[in-house]
Amino acid sequence: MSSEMRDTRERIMTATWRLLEESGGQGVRMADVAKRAGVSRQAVYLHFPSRAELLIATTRHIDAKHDVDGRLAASRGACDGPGRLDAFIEAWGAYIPEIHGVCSALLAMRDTDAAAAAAWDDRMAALRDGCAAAVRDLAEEGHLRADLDPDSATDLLWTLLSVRNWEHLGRDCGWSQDRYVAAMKDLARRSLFKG
Amino acid sequence: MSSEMRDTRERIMTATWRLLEESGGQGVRMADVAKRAGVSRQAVYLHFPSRAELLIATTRHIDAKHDVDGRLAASRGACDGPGRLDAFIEAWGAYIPEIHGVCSALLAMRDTDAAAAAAWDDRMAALRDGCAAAVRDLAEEGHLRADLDPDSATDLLWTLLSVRNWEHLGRDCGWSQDRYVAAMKDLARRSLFKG
DNA sequence: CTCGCGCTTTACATCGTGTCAATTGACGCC
DNA sequence: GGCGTCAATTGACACGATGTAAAGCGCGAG
Repeated sequence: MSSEMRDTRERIMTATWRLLEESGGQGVRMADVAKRAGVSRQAVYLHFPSRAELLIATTRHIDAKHDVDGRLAASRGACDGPGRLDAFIEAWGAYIPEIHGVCSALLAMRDTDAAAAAAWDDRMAALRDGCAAAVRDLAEEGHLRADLDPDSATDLLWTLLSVRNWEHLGRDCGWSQDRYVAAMKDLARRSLFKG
Repeated sequence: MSSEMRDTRERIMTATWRLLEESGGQGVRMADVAKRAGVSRQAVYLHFPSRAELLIATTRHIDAKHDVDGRLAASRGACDGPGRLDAFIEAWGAYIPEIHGVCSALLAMRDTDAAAAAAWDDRMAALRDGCAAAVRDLAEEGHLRADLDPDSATDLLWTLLSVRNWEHLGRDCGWSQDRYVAAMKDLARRSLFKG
C-alpha cells in the first residue's frame, strides 16, 4: 500500500528530527536514524538518496508541520510597522528552537555538499524576504533611519536574526529564549529606527 | 639538526594556513597539506598528532606571526572609551580576514572534536575579554546605557563581533571589509551607548 | 497461486583519518 | 671509517561513515 510507504518515509523524517533535536544537530548517522525509525539502514536510502536529501526533506517536513510560512505571514497582521517588526522577530525567534537541530546539521553539511548549501541558502533567502518586508513597512511609515537604505537595513536585520547569533547568545552566553527575543527586538529598534 | 625539524614543522603550518586561506577553510585534507609542504603525509603526523592539533597549532602560529595580542592591546591606547571601542573593533575587524580560513576549519571541527572545541572556545574567550575591557571603559566614563549591565553589554558586543557575523555580512551580503567595520562600530554605539 | 513491491540482509566500494613497521639517508662523534 | 641517532619516506592497514549492489523474504492483491 502506498500509505504504508508514506508512513515509513514520514517515520524516518520524524526519527531524524527527534534525534537531531536531542543531539543538538551533531553526531546523528544514517544508522542511528534507521534504528530510531525501526527500519534497516538501507530502507533509509530507499526513501532518500543521500544524507543531505534526508536533512532537506526533514526540514521541509517540519516546516509543513509547524506552518512556518503561516506563522511568519501572520506576523504581518500587526497594525503598524514597529509592531510588525516585533511580531516578526517573535515569530522567527519562537521558530528557531524548533528547527535548530536540523538547521545545525544542514549548516554542518553546507561546506561539503552543494545540495545542502542550496537548501540552506533557500531557507535563508525566505528569512531575508521577511526582513525585507518588515523594513519596507518601516520605511513606508517613515520610521527607518534616513542614512540607511532599505537593502542595508535588510542585511543588518537579517544578520541580527541569523541562527548563528541565536546559538551564540543561547549556548555561549546562556541567555534564555525570552531574553534573546527581547534583546533582538531592542537591537533591531536601535539599529534601524530613526531618532 | 633541531632547526631543520622546526623548519619542517613551520613549513607544514604555513602550508595549512595558505591552503585554508585559499579554500576559505574547506576541503583541506592532511594529504593536501603534506603535498603543499613538500613532505609525506606521515611526516605531518610526526609533528602533529591529529588534524585538530595541526589546526590549533596553526592558529597559534598565525597569532604569533601577526602579534594579535599586541594589536588588540594597542587598541587600548586610544584616549577615551568610545575611541577605544572603535579601535578595538577596527583591530579585530582587520584580524578576522587573516585568520578566517583556519577559524572556519576549526569551527567545522568544533562539533566533532573536543580539542578543537576547547581551542575555539579559548580563542573566543580572549575576544570576550577584549569586549569586557571595552565595556568597562565605557561604563567607567559613564557612556554605557543605564539599563544595561556590563555582562549583558559584553555578551552583545561579543555576539556582534562574532566570526559568523563577519562571514554573513561579507559572504552572504557581499559587504566590503570597510563597510563591515563601519557598520559594526555604528551598531556597537547604538546598542551600548547611553542617549 | 503467484506476482509485485516494500523491506531486509549481507557484502562491498570509497574516502579521509590515524597507526605501524621497515627502511633510507644525512649528520655528528668516537 | 664505521656507528648510532633521528627526521623523514614508503607502503600497508584498521576504522568509521556514506553510499551501492544484489539476492531473498513476506504479504497483500489480482
